[in-house]
Amino acid sequence: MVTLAEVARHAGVSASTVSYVLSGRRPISDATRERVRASIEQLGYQPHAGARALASSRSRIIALMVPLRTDMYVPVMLEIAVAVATTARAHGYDVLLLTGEEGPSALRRVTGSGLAEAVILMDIHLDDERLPVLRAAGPPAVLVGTPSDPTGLNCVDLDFAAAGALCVEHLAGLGHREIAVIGEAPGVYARHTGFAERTLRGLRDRAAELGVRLLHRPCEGGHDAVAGVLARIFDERPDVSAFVVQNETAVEPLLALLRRTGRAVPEDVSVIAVCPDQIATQASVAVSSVAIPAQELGRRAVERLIARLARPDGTDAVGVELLVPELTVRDSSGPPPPRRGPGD
Amino acid sequence: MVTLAEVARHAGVSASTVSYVLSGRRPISDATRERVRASIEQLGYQPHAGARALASSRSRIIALMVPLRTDMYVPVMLEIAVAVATTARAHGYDVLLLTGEEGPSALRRVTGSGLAEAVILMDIHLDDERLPVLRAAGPPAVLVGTPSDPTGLNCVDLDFAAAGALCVEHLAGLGHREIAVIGEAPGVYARHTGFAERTLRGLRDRAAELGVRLLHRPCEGGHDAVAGVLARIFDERPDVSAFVVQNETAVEPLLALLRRTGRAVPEDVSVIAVCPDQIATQASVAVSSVAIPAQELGRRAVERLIARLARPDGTDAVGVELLVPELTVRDSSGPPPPRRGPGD
DNA sequence: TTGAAAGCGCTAACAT
DNA sequence: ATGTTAGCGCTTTCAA
Repeated sequence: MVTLAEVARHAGVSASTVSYVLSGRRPISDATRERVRASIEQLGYQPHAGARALASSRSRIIALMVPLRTDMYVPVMLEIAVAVATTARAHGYDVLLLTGEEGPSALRRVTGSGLAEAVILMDIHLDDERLPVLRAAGPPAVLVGTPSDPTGLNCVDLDFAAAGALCVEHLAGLGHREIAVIGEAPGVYARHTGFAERTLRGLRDRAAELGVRLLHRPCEGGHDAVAGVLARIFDERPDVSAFVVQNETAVEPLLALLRRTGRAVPEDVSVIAVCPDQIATQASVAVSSVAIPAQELGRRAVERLIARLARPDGTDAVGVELLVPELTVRDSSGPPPPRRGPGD
Repeated sequence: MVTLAEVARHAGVSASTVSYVLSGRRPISDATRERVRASIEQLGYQPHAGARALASSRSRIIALMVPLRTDMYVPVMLEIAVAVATTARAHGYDVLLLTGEEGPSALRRVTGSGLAEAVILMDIHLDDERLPVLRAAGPPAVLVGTPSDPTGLNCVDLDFAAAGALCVEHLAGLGHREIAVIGEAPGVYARHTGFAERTLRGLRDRAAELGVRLLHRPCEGGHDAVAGVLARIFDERPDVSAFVVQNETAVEPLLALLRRTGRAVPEDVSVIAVCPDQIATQASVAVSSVAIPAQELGRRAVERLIARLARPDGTDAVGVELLVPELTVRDSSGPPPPRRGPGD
């Protein structure tokens, strides 16, 4: 292995000079810098990560904790992870992959050992068990998601409440008065996953404001589960004329089932989803949807962390950064059919 | 930060004793061990990762390179990544997440700097540009996938050729004589992605052996793309009575389109897929399929790497480990309808 | 603009 | 069974 000392000898300078050429933390004459650069190149020198971390107490590693479960928003999770890795690299950081399995202790381990300088958490629950570790003089952290009490924490999230409101507004504006929500799997709500509950609140609040009736049903993924939920919904509320779907594995099954039961989209029933664009555009009917800005979430999370790490005093500019949701109208939403009156 | 030296002082022993208690590399009396353990506990000591890596030249980190693109087998990729992380932790290793973006140079960087001891690569192309780095006295590595020339490399993969053969056998056994294959996006073949090409070869070889006609069409994901491909297939081969699908985003659209064009599954047309079980079971018709053992692939990859790292002489027990594919028959495959004869 | 040297916290010979 | 000590390769004061 080539060491900094060997480079120094080869270039005829001292070790510290090589180090400063690398870090740029003090002025070096052009001649020296070039000589050092050439030696580094020739010898194929690579600084030893462990030695750096030890001497500088900065590992240049960010830990990313992804959910162990892969039962929801899977493409979104991967896309966020990739965006995090890419953005981190652009800032000279590497990313350590943690799964939810180890829970809070994994956070202690990787930051307490100096392995990671900071952490990014995904799949945030309203009362997330990892938060106490972070508040207790924990490491710099950014949550992708929002717990119920984000005080003192750094969060980046889509404004899911606004997303829910947007959906209701769109449908109410078209004239719908009875809306059904097909949600994530029951387990997602049981865990009080932040985004799911916030979306629901946004939906309900705006529905109440606008005098729209709303029915929410959690739903496991897949065709059969959706069939069951759909039957129950029409049973309880025959006048439902629009669906809001927050469950990527329910979108296409819903469309297929509506078709099969003789309901045209959007003439008879409207459908709108909160899901990745890919799902919305690849469905059998292009679905009006609120997109999940996965890349942007990952990117912003890293950028906030980098900014925080750059602050030498360690002050934390905490706060929740909510991305504004956007609704794209496609082919699945339109005015409701004429109301069945009592005299029909 | 609590250091090993402080623990030693607190326990009234030398630094090396603490180190040996931690590593278990030499016998320690029960009394001493307990005293040291207590001090570690009380002081909340955590060994510094960088210092360890420097002193021992072992970082206890495995790098995992995932594809940057997220255009195929996305759930599988995440599942493999999670399995890798989980298995690695069970062996005391952490996982560094690399994206394909940086390419071969990322491998040099993380291993050359001692950041990672070994690497796991996903999304292997037949003539993968990262392979030269590995062969040139590279770091211990395992590929999840198989290049065209795996000489001197360590690979773990599903036997996709056998998977293809299995599909044809099943359909031929049922009596089908004209089969169409709906494949991955054209870009996947253009990049010569190993699994896609091998599946195709398995399909073709066995089809030739069994006297079955085979038509292969790459296909972008989504409803509209499948519709186009399907129309062309029936146009070119009206007698096609079975489909093999290797594209998770094409499964449900295919089923929907067959239904809409009045073809019952499996009475009129059989469908069989190479895809994750979740996709197969959640479809509108439970699809007969060859599963992708994502967890198993991730787990095996790590275990081979750990075994390799444990070999002190650095010998590499290279070779390709192919997992045997299994076909699960569900509701989408059956005998073909009676042949339309010339006299009908 | 450059050099010398003192650590950073740990591991692993070498002693006893 | 335990202690002593010499590094591991780098960063960063302190000096010039």
